[in-house]
Amino acid sequence: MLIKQVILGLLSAGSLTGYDLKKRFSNSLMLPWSGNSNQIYKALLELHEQGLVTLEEQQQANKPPRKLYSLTPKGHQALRDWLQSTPELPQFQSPLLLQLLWADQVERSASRDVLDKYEAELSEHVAMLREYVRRQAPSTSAVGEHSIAVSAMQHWITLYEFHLDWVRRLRDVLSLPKEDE
Amino acid sequence: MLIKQVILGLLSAGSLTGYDLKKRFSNSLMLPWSGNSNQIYKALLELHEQGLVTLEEQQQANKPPRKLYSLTPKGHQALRDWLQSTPELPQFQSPLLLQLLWADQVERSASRDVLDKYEAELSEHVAMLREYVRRQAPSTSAVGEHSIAVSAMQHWITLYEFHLDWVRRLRDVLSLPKEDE
DNA sequence: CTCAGCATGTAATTCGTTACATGATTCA
DNA sequence: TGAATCATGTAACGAATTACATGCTGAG
Repeated sequence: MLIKQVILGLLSAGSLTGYDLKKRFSNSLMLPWSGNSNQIYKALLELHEQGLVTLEEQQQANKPPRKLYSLTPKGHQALRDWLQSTPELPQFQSPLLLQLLWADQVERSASRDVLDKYEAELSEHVAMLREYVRRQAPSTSAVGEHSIAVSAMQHWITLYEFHLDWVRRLRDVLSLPKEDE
Repeated sequence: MLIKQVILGLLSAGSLTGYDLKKRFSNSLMLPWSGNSNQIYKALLELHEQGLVTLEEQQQANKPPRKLYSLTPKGHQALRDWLQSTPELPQFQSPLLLQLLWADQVERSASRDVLDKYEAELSEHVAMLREYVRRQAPSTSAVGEHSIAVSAMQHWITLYEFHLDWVRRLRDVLSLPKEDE
């Protein structure tokens, strides 16, 4: 469960509540979790049992008590251990690529239509990503801003841009009057 | 459940048993499923209930009966419907990129070591992928060999190669005597 | 007065994995 | 004799999602 490690990472920059974490997850485009409370509160419970985080319960009149979580030294060490472990290989999942494996089952024009719509959605998404890093680049608030981290984010976006380029090229090819086959 | 659609795709080239499908999934590097029987036999049951596939039970002495599944016209139509639907956006999941977001928590040398090992594993994987398409390119057996499908597979590999390039560059940068910071 | 936000959680469901169960055959 | 392949499945578990439940506050 990588989400626990990521929570440790987020807490390394300062104490947060479950609710804060939830927002971080749903706002961040890099973190591949939806920010659903089930997982987060469960993970926090387990991290607490393992002694990797402490919680400070802040009673406030007529409100549910805020539970502010902080890293323990043990938690900080667990984070560093993770950061020094060899990560799994990346997974590039693309429903589009799957679909194209059987593209010969439909008309070329149908495939072109699919690519048209896909390209539109994708380019919007990429624009969002670019905007996201642009806004975040100067500030240090959300996630680390070490030069390696910046490079990682840039690379991640570039992967999307690269994919978009390929979609555009393929779409253009399909729009030409066909000479082959 | 995209796996059902993919099963329809695989069956479109010819009838297969659950066991055949299982092998296709575990052998194929493009299909993001492990090929576990649980999912496959369950999916086949459901496809049968939906009338998208038929099964021909072949009794054989002292063996479990082979169940050969084939597409119905309805199943073929369901496949074409899927192929013409707009796919979800791709997901690039990389544990490495996540780790690098907090790279400032550890020594640069530690990050370099991580990248060293990662690069080794990744380059081996990429070599495997290249070999995989090379072996598969001339034959038509496994998955469609339409020019679009070929381009899709090529692109998929190129994504990995692109990622590998980036890892190498970053690793080299980290191996230099540091002047900044 | 309603809706968004704060803040905690639970429940139901889906999707996916590994491991297990059974039993024959073939090849080293 | 023992491992791999054929061929069907079940069980246990883990990871992730959406929807639900509760209740207060502040802004429009």
